[in-house]
Amino acid sequence: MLSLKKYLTEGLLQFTILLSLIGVRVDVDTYLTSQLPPLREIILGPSSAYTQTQFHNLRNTLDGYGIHPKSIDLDNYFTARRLLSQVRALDRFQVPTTEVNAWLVHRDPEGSVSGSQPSSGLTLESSSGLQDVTGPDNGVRESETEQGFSEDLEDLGAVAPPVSGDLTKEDIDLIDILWRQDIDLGAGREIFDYSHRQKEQDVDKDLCDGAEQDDTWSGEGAEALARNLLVDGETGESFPAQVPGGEDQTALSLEECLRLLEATCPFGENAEFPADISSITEAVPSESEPPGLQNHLLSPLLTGTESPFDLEQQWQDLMSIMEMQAMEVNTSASEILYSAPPGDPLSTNYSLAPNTPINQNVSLHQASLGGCSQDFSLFSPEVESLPVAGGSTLLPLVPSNSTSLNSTFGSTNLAGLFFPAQLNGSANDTAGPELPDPLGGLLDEAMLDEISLMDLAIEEGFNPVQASQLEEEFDSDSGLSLDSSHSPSSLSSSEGSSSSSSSSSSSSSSSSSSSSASSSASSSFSEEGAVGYSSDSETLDLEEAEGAVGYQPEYSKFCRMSYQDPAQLSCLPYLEHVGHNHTYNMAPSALDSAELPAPGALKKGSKEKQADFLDKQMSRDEHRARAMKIPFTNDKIINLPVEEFNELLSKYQLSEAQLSLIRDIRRRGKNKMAAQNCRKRKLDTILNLERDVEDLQRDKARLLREKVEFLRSLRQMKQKVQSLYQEVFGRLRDENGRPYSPSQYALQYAGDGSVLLIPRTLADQQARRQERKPKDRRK
DNA sequence: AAAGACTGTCATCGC
DNA sequence: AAGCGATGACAGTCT
Repeated sequence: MLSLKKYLTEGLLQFTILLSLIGVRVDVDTYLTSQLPPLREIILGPSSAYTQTQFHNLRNTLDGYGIHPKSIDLDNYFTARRLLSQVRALDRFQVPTTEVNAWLVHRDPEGSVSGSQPSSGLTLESSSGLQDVTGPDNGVRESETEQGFSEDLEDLGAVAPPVSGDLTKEDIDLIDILWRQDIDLGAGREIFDYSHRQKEQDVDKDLCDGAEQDDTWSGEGAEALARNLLVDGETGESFPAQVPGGEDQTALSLEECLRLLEATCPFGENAEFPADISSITEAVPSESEPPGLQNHLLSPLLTGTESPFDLEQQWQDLMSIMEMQAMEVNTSASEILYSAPPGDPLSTNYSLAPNTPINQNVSLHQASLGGCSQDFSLFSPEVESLPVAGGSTLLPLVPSNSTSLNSTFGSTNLAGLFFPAQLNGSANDTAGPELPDPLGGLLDEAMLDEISLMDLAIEEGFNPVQASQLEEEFDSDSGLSLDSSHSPSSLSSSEGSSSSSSSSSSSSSSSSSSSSASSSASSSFSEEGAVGYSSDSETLDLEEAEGAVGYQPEYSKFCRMSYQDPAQLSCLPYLEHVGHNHTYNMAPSALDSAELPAPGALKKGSKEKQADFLDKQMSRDEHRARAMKIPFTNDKIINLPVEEFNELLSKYQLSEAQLSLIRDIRRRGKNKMAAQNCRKRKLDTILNLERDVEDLQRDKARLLREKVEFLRSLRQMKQKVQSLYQEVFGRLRDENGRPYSPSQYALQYAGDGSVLLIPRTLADQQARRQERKPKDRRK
């Protein structure tokens, strides 16, 4: 790969340089972009890495500042202007040509092809180099360019390492990441093309002399510009990989992202728009570090991979957040669309980027918007009129920083662009009022929605948010189902279905199913009870000593809670059988572990205390059973099937009193479970009824809201019809050219859509007939 | 100490 | 008819 890359780049570059120097435009990018994507990556990636700054300078073309602050060469500016016209003639996609030329120029020193550039070589100053080559005037100002360039290099203290040709894999990966970031955000690499920046810079050219521009681009002016660029980045740009400063830049980009999020700006691309790396590198050292340290700042670009990855990660997170907010953001997006300057190169470039995947999640609107606005973005004088220093085209995208938010947005394309957004967005209500006239229809609907919600809020005490939430619930038609799904009845029904098979009682299912309105609940409860108290296998072992099923008080508490909130019970199905039976004793083993004091404390008379405790824990029936010396446990008495129970009784010779007690115990035990189930069922029924009431109330609210909406729309339609009627009627003239009297004539709408002018009397008669017809039908 | 919740029990009904 | 579940009512217990 590297060898191929080197071969291609060097050969193509040299060839292109030659061609460009003789004025032949070589659009290498077309080959790179469309035909040979891998090739393009091979070349573009490394080439970008070659000139790290250049890559960002290309990005700078986006933000409207055009030339790198360090680019003192004003001739480049003029050249750029010529190039701009050339580019315009060749359509926007010619931009990449400029880009290619740029690094060609920079390669010159190394390749010793042109020698126009200082030996500093590959440089960060792609922009200047670019201009050098592209314009026929290059030679005229070449000296200036060289000076400026050298100065820049000196200021920077170092410059991109000459070894840029031998990029490491990390470098390539880094560039690739950056590239992919741009792509993900819908911005093509063309976005960063230098020529775009130059377009905006042409404005300066028009306004300023070369000397002024010298000042502008060098010294404090350059720094100021660099700072502006930095700020520009804040408006919506993150330059993750470019960040020479590492954490500083990271923080900065994050801050930008946060601002974006706060502004609920869906334009993720904004944040992605590249800050001028050179500007960054310049601005940072200018403020905090001596020029000599710049090299350190730049080096990370070539070698550092962590921060870019981190930033990418952060960006992905942010973008995911923004995706989540996309719906809500649509509104603000539309606002931004309108506020954005027509010539925004950003949007233009988005659409321009060929084969550039659009990040649909972030905003399709943006991409489409860009496509629409691109037309003027390139040619609109507004773009060029933007001040270079303060009027970054990037800024307008961010409401907070925008200095040209009020720029007129006269694109009719926008309507078409905006429509989809309007239609697709579900939360566009607030965007409606912003719509221009062509969107009046939708606007009306949006306004109606909003108004209706407001009305609902007023009429029914709902706030719009609640109303919208309700609406969502209704729209999903999931209100009831959700309730049912969450309701304990449904949950218990599933339990019941599973447990019903294990039920020993064949009659229970039939009786329970018909017992109450919530059959599922009833069946479930009965089954739960059966399950809970029929766990013979579990409890028999424990019963051997004392008999009855043990229930821990703690569990009893749980179960009490379960009554109050069956959902909790469902969370603890294994506790289900541990009912709130404080009358039943715990099994001895359970007592030892759970309830009894520490073993050491039991040494003194522990047996007595334990016995007392067990006695207290025993139920009355257990006490009776113990008193009557019943030879088996109460649990068996209660839960054994009749046949087994009788078989058990037959095994022992029991007195009549004992048999009676055993039967009472069994009856009471079963009744207890039945009572528990009954109460559960009752509670579920109440809860279901409560939910049903809530659902009905929501339905009522929704219907009322819809009614309001319908009435409102009906009223508007009537008004429209009335106005049309008056307009049509007012234009009618009789043979003499006189208008018809409204008192004598009227317009009648025929069934076939035609409109007839008939005498008022006839119209009244027909109206009466139509009124009677419905009455007759009713009869 | 009182009120309410929880639970067990009884009586009754229906299957 | 016996057994069983469901349920209202009551009372005891707990919080």
